[in-house]
Amino acid sequence: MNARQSTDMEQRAHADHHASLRLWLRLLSCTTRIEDTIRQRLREQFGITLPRFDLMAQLEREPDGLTMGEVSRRMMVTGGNVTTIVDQLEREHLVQRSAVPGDRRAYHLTLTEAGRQAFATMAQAHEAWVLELMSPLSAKEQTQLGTLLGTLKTAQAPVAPQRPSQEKP
Amino acid sequence: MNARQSTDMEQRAHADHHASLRLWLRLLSCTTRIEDTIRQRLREQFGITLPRFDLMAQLEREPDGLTMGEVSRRMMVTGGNVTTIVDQLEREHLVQRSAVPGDRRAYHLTLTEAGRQAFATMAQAHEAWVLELMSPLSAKEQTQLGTLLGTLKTAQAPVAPQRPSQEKP
DNA sequence: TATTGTTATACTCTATAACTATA
DNA sequence: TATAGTTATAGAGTATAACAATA
Repeated sequence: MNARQSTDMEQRAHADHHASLRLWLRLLSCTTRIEDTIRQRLREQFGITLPRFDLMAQLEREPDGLTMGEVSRRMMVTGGNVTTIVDQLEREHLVQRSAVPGDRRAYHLTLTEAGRQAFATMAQAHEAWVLELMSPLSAKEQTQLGTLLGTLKTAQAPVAPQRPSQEKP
Repeated sequence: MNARQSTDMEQRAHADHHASLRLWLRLLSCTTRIEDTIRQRLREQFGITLPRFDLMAQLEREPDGLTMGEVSRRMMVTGGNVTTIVDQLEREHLVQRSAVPGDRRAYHLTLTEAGRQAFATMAQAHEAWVLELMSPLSAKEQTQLGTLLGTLKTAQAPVAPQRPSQEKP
């Protein structure tokens, strides 16, 4: 767990460093702390990892199913990794592969009934954790933060990242 | 989470619920995108990973050196992992272990001269990247963001990984 | 030939636990 | 006994590349 250790990455900022650098370290620190908490709780309480949870979240949004390639693109993970994750989830009967009528190379991935139920439970807990972890900010402050992040995001150069992330407005 | 007021409040809490979740996903998305960019550039341009860069940053702040245990605590990573990372960095002559006068069990870790130079170069590039990636926000907006993140951070319960060793401020 | 997905391999980071050598 | 650090092992996630089946 603890993918990117935040510790206090803010400590990395010396007095002589630029304000933007300090801001970035604070942004990273805050985010990592929340993410690690969620990751830890998902594992302790549900025995699931964040990528698996994310994959299930993708499927939950698309009741008709997604192909492996679609999942791969959405999660920004290479195909081989999707295979691995799906293999695990299928072994636990949370996800299933089913044939695609027009294309015998492809599969439709869907949540099983057990998967839907399990995800519903986890998603509920997940949202409660997020609410808890964001609660130091008032509703107004959260709106402000959202606006600032929107600016930061939309203006950002189109990089070629390699990590999952599921923004869905 | 004190949503036990009335129906009105509950509905509002429910709405905030999803707003907080969306906000969190946006926060995660923004941060991950920037981090991935930095990670990718560090690897492509300097052949170094983020944890190794972070470890060097820790040492750069402490010219007198740090013990393995100190680094472990600061980076919130278990001792065995620090050994692995330091082994790699030492193999590349960027970091060195030296004896601690009073305790023959411990080492002082310091940057080598080559390590200092390499880190200076990398840190400069790193900071430029951060400036670039944060630049969609004006100085004023960056200040606002810093304030909001400060509120978010200070009010948060510290995540306790595996080594609850207390750190020094 | 191109695409979909799998398999094989390797690397990094992580944790746990057993181990050594000091203290 | 306790502490500092190492070693050994395992697991997750990731990438790359070769491959099979199908288009």
